[in-house]
Amino acid sequence: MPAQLKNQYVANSLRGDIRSGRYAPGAKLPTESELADHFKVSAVTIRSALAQLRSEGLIESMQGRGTFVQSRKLRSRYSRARYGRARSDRQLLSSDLEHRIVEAGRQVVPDHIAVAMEISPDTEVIARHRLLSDPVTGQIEEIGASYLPLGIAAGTYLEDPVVVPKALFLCVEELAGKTYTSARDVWRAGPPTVEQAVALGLPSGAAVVHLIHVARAQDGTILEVSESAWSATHVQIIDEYDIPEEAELPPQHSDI
Amino acid sequence: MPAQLKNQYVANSLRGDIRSGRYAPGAKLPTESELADHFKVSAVTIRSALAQLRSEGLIESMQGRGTFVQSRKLRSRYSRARYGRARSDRQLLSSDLEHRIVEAGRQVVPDHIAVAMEISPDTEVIARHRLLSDPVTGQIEEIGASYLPLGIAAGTYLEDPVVVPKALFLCVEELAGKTYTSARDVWRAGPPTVEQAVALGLPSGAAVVHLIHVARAQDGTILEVSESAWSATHVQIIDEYDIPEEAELPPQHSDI
DNA sequence: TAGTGGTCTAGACCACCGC
DNA sequence: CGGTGGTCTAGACCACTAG
Repeated sequence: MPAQLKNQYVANSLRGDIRSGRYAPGAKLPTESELADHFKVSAVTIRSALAQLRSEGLIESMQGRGTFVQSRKLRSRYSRARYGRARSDRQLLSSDLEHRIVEAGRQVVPDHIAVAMEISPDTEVIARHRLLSDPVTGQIEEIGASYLPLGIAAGTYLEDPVVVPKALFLCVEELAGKTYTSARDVWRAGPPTVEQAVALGLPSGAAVVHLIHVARAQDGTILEVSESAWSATHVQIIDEYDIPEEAELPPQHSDI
Repeated sequence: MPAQLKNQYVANSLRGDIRSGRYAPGAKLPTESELADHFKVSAVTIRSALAQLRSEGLIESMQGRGTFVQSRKLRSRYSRARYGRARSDRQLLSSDLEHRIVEAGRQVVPDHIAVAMEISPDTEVIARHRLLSDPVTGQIEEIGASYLPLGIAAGTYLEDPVVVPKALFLCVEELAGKTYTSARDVWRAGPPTVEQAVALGLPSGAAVVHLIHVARAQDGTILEVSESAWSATHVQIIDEYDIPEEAELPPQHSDI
């Protein structure tokens, strides 16, 4: 037991065994008491090490069954891809995830969405709450909602909790008579809400990546604000873009 | 003590007190034993609750001194802003952070960078390791490095551990005789490396947001790969963009 | 029913801080 | 030096799973 904290030593050791394939994805780790015997530390120390690996997304524990190496795969989330080929009006969302609207209709706008929509916190809006799940495993991969101004969506089919036949923004463009021209995405990592933790099946201590997406028309009108969350350890965000030849971007913060 | 786990109850209670301003930023929380007395739970349970709040970035503990409400502010990182007004060749990086090159020169490319640079893992490259810190507090806010192909940077002033007089990409463009035309950013949240944890002053259990940035010239040549990390609880990524009128984006993954 | 992880306790010792 | 957080222990009890 070198000059290192015991729980870190245990965590590092197990992490190495997992990364090296000594424990393959889906494999069952030794029980906590076996690990305690093997590393010659107390059960609490083992639990602390396992908690760390859990929060790193490397393992998953099931009460009464055991602790297993995570086999959930990493998902890529392409920033801006939602506005890609969908313009061609063809079919639905070109996602490999199964889309479900769990709730839709009028509701008072949540505070943090009110800020993004630039409206007062007690305004009503049309909200469409969605879940996206892996069609094979059934695992919920994304939870979120879209919020639309009453002026655009009230009294329309967007109040129905049904998946729309094409990309949502195309529906909104039709109903609003305006075109989506710019957007602002704000990404954050942080602790999940209770709802998110339950839906995504996150172990305690796990984090989510959270996106607030604001879409505007040419005249600056906000057409839609949407909010999404993913398990932080299972998502990566990919952003591909062209670099302008002359200064065109807003003079904001800039690193490097 | 309602129907709730004790450590969650304590964490929720303290979180509420912090958010409500009952404990202001910078304020000292009661000692662990005081909290244990107050909540009538054991010290271990208090520690578990505090560990959670620490990983959420709400508090900070200093051995021998106490536990304090975090006062570090949230930083916004604008995706793509680095290529903004810098085009005007004017001065340095328009950042409000202090830039420091801690090391520069030839080195064997790290494995994960080799993948991004599309070169074999034992190739040598020019690496420039940087730290960005808050000029007021001295707090290191970002740690990272830029990796450049030998063909571009070997034997040039980019091997010197000195901050360059203008944006790095302008230097590279001059030396390479090519223009940055496209980039791909991949963002991930995850556990920090030891080096990152030390530099950013992260408490154990904290996470980082990690960026791999790949920049290419018109002909597809990779001009630069850079890597950066921030404390996950203190950074948000902002991406502002125009939405194309017709399908232009690559037909990739798309949600919603 | 036996085995597993989940929670919690009481108490010990150490390392660091500030007086 | 006393007070603080950091680490660790041994052991108890509960909740869930599987056979």
